Formats: sequence, structure tokens, C-alpha cells
Amino acid sequence: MTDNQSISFEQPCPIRDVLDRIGDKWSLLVLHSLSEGTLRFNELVRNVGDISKQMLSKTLKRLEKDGFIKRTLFPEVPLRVEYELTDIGKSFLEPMAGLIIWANTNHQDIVLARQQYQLANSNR
Amino acid sequence: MTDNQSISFEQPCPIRDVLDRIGDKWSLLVLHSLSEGTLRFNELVRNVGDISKQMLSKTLKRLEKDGFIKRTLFPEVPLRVEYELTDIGKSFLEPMAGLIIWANTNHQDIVLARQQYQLANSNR
DNA sequence: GAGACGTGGTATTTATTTTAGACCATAGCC
DNA sequence: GGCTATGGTCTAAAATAAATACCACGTCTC
Repeated sequence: MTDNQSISFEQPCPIRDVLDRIGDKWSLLVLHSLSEGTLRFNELVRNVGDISKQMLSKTLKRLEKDGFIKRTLFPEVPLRVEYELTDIGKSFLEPMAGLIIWANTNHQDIVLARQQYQLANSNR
Repeated sequence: MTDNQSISFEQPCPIRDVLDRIGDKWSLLVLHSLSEGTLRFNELVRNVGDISKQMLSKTLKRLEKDGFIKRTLFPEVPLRVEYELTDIGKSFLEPMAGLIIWANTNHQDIVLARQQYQLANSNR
């Protein structure tokens, strides 16, 4: 079974595959940062705020590999590298916007739920 | 600064706060499983497929705490525990559906991008 | 000309998280 | 008696993330 090559051509469930890429700590934040335009590596570090260079590097590589972003190297001195969304990346902003709107709309309810949960579980 | 209580009342950026909860490996998959209706603990284990009991337990607790799901214990023998979406959880299905539709629509392009990336980076 | 700073990262070490698996009491089935 | 199932928790090992130092190169300041 595992030595059957055809298994590597079987694509996994699209939902699961995409959620796997999206469902990590940094990808969405990086895409959100790039939604406003092209940024350089250190601009992204500052823009996201609390991401380490290493994790940014990894996240960018994954997003590039999956076609969400494009990396352009300008061989100047000092080196300049720019990251921008591809068409796939841009098209992803649409469903992500739905997520963000939902977040803004329902954040208060979530905070409230947390407080009630804490209250309900404090007196045991 | 850290001993100033008021800091705990300052809510973080809603986007970041919500994405933090959503942006993990299992939450979306669990919510997706529950979108079809109430499920018991072990039904969820089997439904999600490759989640460990421990991570399911943790994920469910977080989702419950944030008000996405409701846990109901039936003190039978053997014990029965049911998980279902709350109103908040149900309302979240809407933006998530956008994500899923996008995933289905663009999955092929992502797979293609991966192949091209691999091709472009194999001959160096 | 020595030191600090900025560029885009990588390497290493440490801390955190995830996973796999055993384990629990209880009961039904055969 | 032994296997199954229930809903989890505990522990130890593996994988991942974070913190930090470092690189070559150039500019600015003193």
C-alpha cells in the first residue's frame, strides 16, 4: 500500500488540505498584512509584530510554495526582497474578509462567553 | 505595567483574537464535523479521523469556553456526552462555508502551484 | 577607523506543544 | 473470564516553535 506510487497522486480532501495550510498560527496574519500591498521581509516582521524571523521565513516559504504569494529578489546592496500576493492569494482575501467581518461582529459575544464560562466554572 | 489589572480588560485586536482560536490544526475540522449535527466524543474522534483523544479534548474545551459549542453530559451508564454548536458556532458556519467553497474552487490551482514550485526548485 | 545599525535570512539551543499509548471504572456480550 | 465500549486523563517521546546568536555586506556616526 505505502509503496504504491499512485497514492502520492491521490489528492487529499480539498477542505482538509487547504485548512491545513490556513490553520496555523501565522499564515492568516501574514496574508492579512500583505493584503494592503507589497512588503519586504523586515517590514513583515514589524507589521505582524510578534512573529520571529524564523517562523516568518517558514510561513512565507509555505505560502510561496502553495502559490499564495510571490517572492521577488532584487540583487541590490543591501539585498532587497519583496513579497506580494498572487492572484490565488488575492482571491483568498475574499473568504478571509468574511472571516474578519465575522470576527469583528462576534468578538464581543465570544468575550462574554469566556467570562460566563469562567464564572460557571469558578464555583466548583 | 504587568501588575496593572486594567490590562486584562483591554481586549486584543478582534481579528487576531479570533484568528488565534480558529488558526489551529483542529478547531475548524471539529466545527465542520459538528455542522451536521450533535455528536458524541468518540463519534468525533472517528469523524475527524486522525485527531488524538487528548487534542480533541483540548480543542472541545477551548471551543466550549469561547462559546462555539455546548457540552451536555447525560449521567447514564455508560456515560454519554454530546457536543453541539451554539448560536455563535452556527453563525460561524457562514464565513467558514466561504472558506470551504474557496478551498474546493481553488484546490486544483494550489496543487498546480506546488508542482510548478517543485519543478522550478528541482534544477538548482 | 571602531561601533552601531540595517539588509534577509540561517543555525543552534531551549521551551512548548503534539502525539502515541497506557490506563481508569463501569457495564454488556459471548 | 476476556473483549468491547463509554469519556476522558496521564506519561513519555517526538515534533514544533521560540529565543538568540550569527553571517556578509554596506552605511552612518563618532
